[in-house]
Amino acid sequence: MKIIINSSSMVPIYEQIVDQVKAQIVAGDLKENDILPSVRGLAKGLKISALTVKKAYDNLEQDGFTVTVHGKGTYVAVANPERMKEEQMRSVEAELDWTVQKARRCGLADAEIRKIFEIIMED
Amino acid sequence: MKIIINSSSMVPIYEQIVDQVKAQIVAGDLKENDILPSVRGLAKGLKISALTVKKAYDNLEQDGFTVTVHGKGTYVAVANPERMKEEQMRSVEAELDWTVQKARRCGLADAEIRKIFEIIMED
Amino acid sequence: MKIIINSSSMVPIYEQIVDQVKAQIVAGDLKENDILPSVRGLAKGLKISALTVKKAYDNLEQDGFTVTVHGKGTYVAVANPERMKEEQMRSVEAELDWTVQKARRCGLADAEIRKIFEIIMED
Amino acid sequence: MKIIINSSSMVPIYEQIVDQVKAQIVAGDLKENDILPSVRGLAKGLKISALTVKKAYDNLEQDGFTVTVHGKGTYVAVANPERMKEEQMRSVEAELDWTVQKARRCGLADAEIRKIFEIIMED
DNA sequence: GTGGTCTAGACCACT
DNA sequence: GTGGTCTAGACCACC
Repeated sequence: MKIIINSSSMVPIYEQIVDQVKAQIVAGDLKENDILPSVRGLAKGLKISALTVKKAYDNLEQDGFTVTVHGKGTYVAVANPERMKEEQMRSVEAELDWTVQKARRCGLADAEIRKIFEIIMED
Repeated sequence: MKIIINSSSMVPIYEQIVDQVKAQIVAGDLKENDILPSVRGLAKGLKISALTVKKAYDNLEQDGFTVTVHGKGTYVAVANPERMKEEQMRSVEAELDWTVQKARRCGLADAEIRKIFEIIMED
Repeated sequence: MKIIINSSSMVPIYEQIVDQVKAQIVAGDLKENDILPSVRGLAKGLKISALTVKKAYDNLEQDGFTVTVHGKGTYVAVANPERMKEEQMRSVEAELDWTVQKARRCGLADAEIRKIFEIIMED
Repeated sequence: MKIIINSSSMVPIYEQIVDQVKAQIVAGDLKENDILPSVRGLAKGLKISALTVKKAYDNLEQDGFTVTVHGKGTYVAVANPERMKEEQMRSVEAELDWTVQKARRCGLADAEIRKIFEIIMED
């Protein structure tokens, strides 16, 4: 499993981990019953506190993406993939909506917003 | 000047003020040399601490959007409107880019992202 | 009498007036018994509050540079010019001292400070 | 790290802290990645409000002298020392220039100014 | 433990 | 009345 941490980002580290694990599950890179790295192992690998990884894993379990078996490890949950995808889409939608509204408040015309969007999509 | 505070938002109040004032300046609702509400006046109006408003105004001045004259008040700066619009566009662009990349990491196809975007634009 | 106000400076306006009037007296541009502009007149000319000019004139009188005659106006005091010059020199000395100490705290070598000083003197 | 506060000075406490920390960084007393005292720790040590220290640290970060990591602390930035030294020199230069011009306005001859300067340098 | 934000109220300097 | 600074203490998020 590949996680990239940006410690100078405004996004908390544990959330960066949650996001990336969710993304890999939804994308199919991590499949049902795959085992995640141990809390201490991942912490060591990323050179961050084990508490931070623990918080990320707690979050994933709470959202139903993983199941933790005491004394064994954390596994990708057997879950409805559609439900997950929907959750992700709702999240993306909310963020997009926020950004578009902000752009409009700034006086950007819809045409200008569309132009920026297209430039980004084609990168 | 109209400011709306969402105190249950994760975004700090002072930043909400900064954002909205910038937006109004860029959109032309606030023009050069217009005077902003007094620190204490706005604080009272929004029922928040004067220090919070002060922090927002400090931020605006630091970014060159306003000029404050001791003992007189805070005024909209006589500044290059294009430079400001550019700053806003860069900000919108960065947020959009971040969201699109996140969507892709989640396995959303470009077509799906475009669809979500169009739905939002037509709201 | 010529006064130049820099309203964006950190130095209070009344102090700028005090400084410049003192300088003109010491330099001999304003002589004993010369009359200063009226408070209201100068305020109008500089487009500032009469209270600000009043504060400056109060300061000058307190320092012995001027004498105010009720109902007539403010005059340059008949004063010991040496005492004035000494006061100015002490003031200049104090500021120079402060700056030099700051420069040293920043790790600038004496040679570097001397170099900067010479460049300024030759402007 | 050693900070000396003069609470009866006209210079705001937070600015005194900023100045002294900058000076120590430029002088090399504080090196890259050195950690600064915690906001609350320094506040306690200097017997001032934590907010005042916070404001100083915010200023330092804004000027690129430090980097602060949420939940960890404030560190001396890995930055171009030449750029910093230049900034300090510009600041010293501006202050010197101001003082010299003031001295000249007071009618002091260049020779007299040089004399005062030399006396100070040899303290 | 760390920094990030906010409060409510005080005092001072400038206009 | 305006902004500028400071206090003492609170709550939250992050590591």
